[in-house]
Amino acid sequence: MEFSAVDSEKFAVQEFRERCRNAGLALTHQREIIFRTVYEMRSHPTPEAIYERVREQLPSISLGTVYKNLKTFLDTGLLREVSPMHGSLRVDAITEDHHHVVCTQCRMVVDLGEEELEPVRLRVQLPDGFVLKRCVVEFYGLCPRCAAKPDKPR
Amino acid sequence: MEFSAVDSEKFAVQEFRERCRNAGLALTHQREIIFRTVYEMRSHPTPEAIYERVREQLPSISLGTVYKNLKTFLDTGLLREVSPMHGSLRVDAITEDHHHVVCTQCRMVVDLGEEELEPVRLRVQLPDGFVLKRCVVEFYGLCPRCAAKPDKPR
DNA sequence: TTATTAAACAATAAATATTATCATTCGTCA
DNA sequence: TGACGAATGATAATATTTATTGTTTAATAA
Repeated sequence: MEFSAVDSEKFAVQEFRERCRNAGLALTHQREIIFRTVYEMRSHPTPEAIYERVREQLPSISLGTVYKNLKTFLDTGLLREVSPMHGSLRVDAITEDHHHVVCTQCRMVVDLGEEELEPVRLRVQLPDGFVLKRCVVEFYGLCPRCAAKPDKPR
Repeated sequence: MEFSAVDSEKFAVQEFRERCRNAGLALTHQREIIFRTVYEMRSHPTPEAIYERVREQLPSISLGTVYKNLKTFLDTGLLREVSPMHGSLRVDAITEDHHHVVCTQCRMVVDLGEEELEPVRLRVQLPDGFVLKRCVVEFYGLCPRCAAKPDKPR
């Protein structure tokens, strides 16, 4: 059996309400619209793109509110960051393929050589016409230092 | 046989000069210092951090120059981006583990379910005390659309 | 309900990150 | 060496994100 898009959305919104309650978050109209918008977009939108869409339904909403709520949703696990590494450009002088161990708290990155991992194997084809350049495995978590102090975990 | 750090650096700088020539880039003092600095830092520094370090040797250098050269180095493959996804926050309503196919040109992201990949297997231990939260595989390349038009490839 | 209180809101300013502009200087190559 | 295009430094402009503040709203309990 399959859920239709509508069912799945209803489920997600239900889930959303419950999770807000569990996290002690007030259930505001804005929050619900923001969450539903992201959920419906299905792409991996930026705050700006979300803001544009949400504004169609809530013309008076502020960009700051979108940012603050996205952050709240990330903190409570209602949403995820596509790339916990964003923030600022980071460059790498090692141009050989390798992987990363990333602390999501302090953003420290440790390298992992290509040979320290079993080769990544796909069970399916990549999208037709996609030209693959490289493949990177990122291990996200907390480094020893950040794991120790109970700051604000993400 | 092993290369010492000094040998390896000399090699890298030699390589750097040659690659500049091949790419038609003028070999300036600033470029050499910037590259060597990144190479020596070994971490995965931000432009700001690189700027601070470079300034110790070239007090008059401008932050813009650092940015522009980093970009040039990335374009010519002398350096790599740690996370080609940076730029702006991107959120994801799918909170189940999954992977990404990313176009480095237009930054489009396609999801790849956890089950569409053989499980990732480490051959070594993660750094002692590291608390792993999740593991994401990113396939970087060009989407069909971007592969077609010979814009500016990265 | 309705009053109370803490949280969330909109507006705005500030901070951070990045790119663009332009006059001057510097490498490159004849 | 000298001409020319490219690179630099200074600075302005833009983009992204966070902080601040006064006002409004949701949650809780009487």
